Amino acid sequence: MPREPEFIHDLNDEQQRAVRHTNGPLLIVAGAGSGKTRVLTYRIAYLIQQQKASPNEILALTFTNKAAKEMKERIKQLIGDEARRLWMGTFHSVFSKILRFEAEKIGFTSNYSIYDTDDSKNAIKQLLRENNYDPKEIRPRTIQRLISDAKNELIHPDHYQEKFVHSTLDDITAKIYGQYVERLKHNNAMDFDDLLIKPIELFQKHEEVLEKYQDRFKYILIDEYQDTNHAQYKVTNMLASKYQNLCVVGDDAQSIYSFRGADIRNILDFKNDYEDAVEIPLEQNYRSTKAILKAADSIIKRNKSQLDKTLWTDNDMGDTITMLDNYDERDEANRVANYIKELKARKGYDYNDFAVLYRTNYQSRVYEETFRRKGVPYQLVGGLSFYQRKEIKDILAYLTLLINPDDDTNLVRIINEPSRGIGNKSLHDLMAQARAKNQSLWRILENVEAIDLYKPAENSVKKFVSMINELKRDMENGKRLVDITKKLLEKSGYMKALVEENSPKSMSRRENILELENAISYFEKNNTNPSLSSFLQEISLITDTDKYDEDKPAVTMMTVHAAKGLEFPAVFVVGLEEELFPVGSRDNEEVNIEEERRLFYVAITRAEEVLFFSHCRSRYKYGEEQRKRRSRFLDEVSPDVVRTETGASIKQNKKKLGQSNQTNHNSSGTTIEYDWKKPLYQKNNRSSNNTQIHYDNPDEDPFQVGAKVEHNIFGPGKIISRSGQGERTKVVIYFTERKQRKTLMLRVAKLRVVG
DNA sequence: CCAGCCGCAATTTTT
DNA sequence: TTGCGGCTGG
Repeated sequence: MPREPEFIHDLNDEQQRAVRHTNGPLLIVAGAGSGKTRVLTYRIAYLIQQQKASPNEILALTFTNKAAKEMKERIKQLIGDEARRLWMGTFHSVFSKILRFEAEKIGFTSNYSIYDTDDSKNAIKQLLRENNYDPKEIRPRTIQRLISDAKNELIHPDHYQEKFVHSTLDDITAKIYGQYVERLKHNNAMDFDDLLIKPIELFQKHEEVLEKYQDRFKYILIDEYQDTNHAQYKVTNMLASKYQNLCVVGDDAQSIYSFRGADIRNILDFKNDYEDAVEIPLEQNYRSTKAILKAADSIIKRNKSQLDKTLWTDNDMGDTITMLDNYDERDEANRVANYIKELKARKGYDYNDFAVLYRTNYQSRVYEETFRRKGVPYQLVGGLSFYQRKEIKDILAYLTLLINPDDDTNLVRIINEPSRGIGNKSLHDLMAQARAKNQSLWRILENVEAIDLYKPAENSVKKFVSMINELKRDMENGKRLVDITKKLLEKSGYMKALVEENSPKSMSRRENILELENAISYFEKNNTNPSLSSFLQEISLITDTDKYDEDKPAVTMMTVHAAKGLEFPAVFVVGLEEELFPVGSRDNEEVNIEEERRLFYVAITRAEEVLFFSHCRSRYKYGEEQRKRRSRFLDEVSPDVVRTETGASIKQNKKKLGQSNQTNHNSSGTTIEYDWKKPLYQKNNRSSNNTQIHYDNPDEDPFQVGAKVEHNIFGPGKIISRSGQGERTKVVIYFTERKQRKTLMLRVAKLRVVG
């Protein structure tokens, strides 16, 4: 056996133990910031260096492409270029590759389509209609959720009904589930869940295939094991059952994906599932200050079921956490922006040292506006991803059609996009034919003469078919993908329609399409064998989170979910209000408060040095102002490491909370100037019919620089400066009694001129 | 067939 | 507030 590599001494004792344990199942319980990625990469490098396995005999599964890419990069640094041969990627991408090799064995072709959540929702909606259910009453999303849950639990459609108590919804789901599975097979398509459960089906039906992969993967490693669902558990369990060299890394305290079927029991029960399993805890945190860690610990210990472990750190105590008490979300965004600028100046941080973390994507909007206005560079991660945009999905649907013509869902998507005279009625007729003959829609189109169709539509269909066929020929002749795409954009009239529309929206769509073309060229340049099929499969599994660039000089804005696995010197956790973080219950479903708490724990532990909590007293929802109570989590967190902006203990604030009036709020916000926002005053304005707005002639406007004014709440003051036009006019006032500057919107502040 | 208008529901979190 | 789906008139 080769001598141990030098690099092992980079690790602490626990970490070394985890790396050296090469035989049999291993559970690494890795607390936040304890260097688990390091352990995983070193372990892989060690296995190779010790000749336990060659790179292509190691399977490492992660939850994001980015994590996989990063790990590969780091292993490369340890062992060199060989690292390329590792089987490393997300569950979905690794198994989609395996399925591409083995698809025929389970009745698909290697060119199968991958349906994202939208595609599969559309398919379900279509099926609901076919079964005479109104998608407005029976929400496709609900059915989709139930089907997805069933799939991840490995419940076959035939057994769905047995499993559940009878209710209308369950009956409908049972019916649709079966049809949905058939429809996808018919379309030669798999959804995200299928990418996990089809391999199981494959392995069960074909023992020899299972053995092949069991022998191939001598070592299996799984990152973020706490977030695996039953299907993922099962498939890796099958693969590992021969050699039992399964190493899982996870932290039950960071399990935040139960809505996706993640089962925390997978990690809690690991030692029962694998009798010889060795458990190694990693408890030293290298990331955060003591204050941050204390806050995190005070939160997580409120949860009942956790594996026993105590995080500790050698790092400094650090600053206390600051809690921002804001009026509304614009106020909040303003202050966050101001603090970012201030910290940047005072502590020498760069923009990319900051992250703004929130519970839901829609919260990003105000931040985008505010940061843009204030000139704070940012990068937004998540939300609607590039590949989910309509124009991108359309083009990809065209491309998909070239290799998987039987995919009705993608065909329907673009058959009349841009409109070419094949309207609803005609499409309906065509689909009825397809169903009657049990053929794909494409086959019907190819033989459109055979059916009785509205003539103009029939001609359009013929043109459409010949266009697709021509592109197909191009592809078979080995024409470059970019060129095929360009031709497609032209021949289909897609570009023309966008050019003619000539709106800001269509402009941005054209830009996106251009970006897609770039992505395609890039793919062609960087792959030895760039097929359309592999391109489509690869990109359908790319997420926006993967695009996060830590070196971009910009503040990162993302959901807490997306931030998992990342770290930042300074973090703002915003929107800490009841019904937001923790989220509000939806319909009849109960909120899993322990999971919300773990989510908050994840948020806190992203921070290295500086941490802010922030909540608003009111917030806009659906264009309406809502009063908000601050999050219970703020009352759970250890009070001795959190301070308000003025340095007061946050417990004091709790008393004030009940009074919910403006004055208290203002008195706490002394250090930072910010735009005072309208909502509360707007109401007053309306009712009191205040006339201080709209002065067309500046001479009539008494609120000029230098004027002495009085404010209902802040008392007497003097206007120092003035900015903005008309309704948006703002004034900076120095309030003499309070010795404080404020920026106010003239339109909404109730000001009187004095003297 | 299709563009344009109106009314109403929607916001968890992601591969 | 936005965005989708349904209805209507050309």
